Amino acid sequence: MQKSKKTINSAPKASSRPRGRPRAFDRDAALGKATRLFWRKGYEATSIADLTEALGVGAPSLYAAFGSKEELYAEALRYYSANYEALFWANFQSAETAREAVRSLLMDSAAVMSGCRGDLPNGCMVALSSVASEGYEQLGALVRSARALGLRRLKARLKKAVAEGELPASVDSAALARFVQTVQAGMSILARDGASRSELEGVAKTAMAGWDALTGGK
Amino acid sequence: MQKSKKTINSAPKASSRPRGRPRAFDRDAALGKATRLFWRKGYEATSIADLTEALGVGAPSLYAAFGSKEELYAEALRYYSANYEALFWANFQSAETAREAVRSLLMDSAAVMSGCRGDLPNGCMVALSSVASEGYEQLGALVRSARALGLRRLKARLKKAVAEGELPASVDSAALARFVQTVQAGMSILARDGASRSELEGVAKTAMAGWDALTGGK
DNA sequence: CCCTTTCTATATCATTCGATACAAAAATAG
DNA sequence: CTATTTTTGTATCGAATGATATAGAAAGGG
Repeated sequence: MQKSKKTINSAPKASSRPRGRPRAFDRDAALGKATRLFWRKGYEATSIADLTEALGVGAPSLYAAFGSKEELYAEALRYYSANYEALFWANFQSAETAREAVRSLLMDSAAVMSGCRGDLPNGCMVALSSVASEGYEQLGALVRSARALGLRRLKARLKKAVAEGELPASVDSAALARFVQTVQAGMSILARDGASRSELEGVAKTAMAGWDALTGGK
Repeated sequence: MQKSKKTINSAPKASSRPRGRPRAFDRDAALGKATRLFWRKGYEATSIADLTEALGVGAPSLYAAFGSKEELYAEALRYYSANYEALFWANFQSAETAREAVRSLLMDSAAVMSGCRGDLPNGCMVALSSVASEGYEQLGALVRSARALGLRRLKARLKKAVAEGELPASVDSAALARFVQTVQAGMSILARDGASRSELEGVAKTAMAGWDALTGGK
């Protein structure tokens, strides 16, 4: 019984072109470029002029598409999580043991952070973001919650390992998770200073030695 | 018998007051305030207006005393090294064994970074500084060299321990030093997110477990 | 065809940025 | 005292910042 404007069988084509002049740029590609620029330079140091130049998009188009610089950064954080975080976490998620999961996380982090997976900026965008210290409260909360998510992932995996008997019940999974988070965060800083993949992998291996000592494993 | 304003034998006091109008503020105290402000907010996010307000000094006086914002930041880094780095490294330097030195460094770092030593900003100013990523090449080089100094200290101490037989010759002192540096750097990021002293100390203890595993110590 | 809608390009806007010009103020030198 | 030197406070400067007003261009609807 539907009627009116939206016709009965009007193709519910989800992507039927909207009314006005079509956008002249690929929004998602532009968001990707903005993400990598923020990732490399940080929030404050990246100006709208930097963005319009790198994205090849005029300022009014950028504002029409993304709202404001803060909103764009927030969306860039989401883009980062959706498109790049798997580089760090994919093998963590699929690993059979907690030990292998953590080892994969740190070794993959070493590879990605040192720029061995394409031409991505060094380090982790979330770990290196310092908006929290710069008076952008909303963005700061966003970044902190992204960091907290990583910690939760680690904690959950360790607790599961304890429950399954892989790790002894004496293991403080929260403390161990914080340790792994600390090593991964620190690797971002070393990566920014130009640490090589093998140097970062050395850090990862040393950390795993600590893991073994604390968990009685290996 | 002395008389008159400036007598014949007027002490050649090294710090005899210079000619013109005396400065109305304590330069060193102002530098300290500037250091803690940069420490807390970072270079870009700290504006000249922020500085003049926090220091209680007019902009012309600030420029007359420190030259420029970049020069002030460079001097703040030196002030930080001279006045605060000992909080992290004092017990490292005086420790009798390399193990105790590293343990002290990480435990003291946990205490200082979490704000348990006065009202200092959380984390390490050098580790958190991101001027290197923000297009200030000279400041970036300065910060990188400050980080490299910490790594050199660690490496030197470990090599000495190997030479003295405290650590087996099989220990890769460079890799172990980078691991410790990574943990300390990562603790700065956790401290910025509000990690407590005991949480950071837990990280330090876990790291020391790794140390023991790698060096056959304990 | 014209109308509506949406986006693009130019040309800014007001504010903040780092940094100074200027004259009055405060000290010493003679 | 006057002359000199240096700092201080006010009042900016030019440039860069984040963000828009406006007019025209490019599409679909009827």
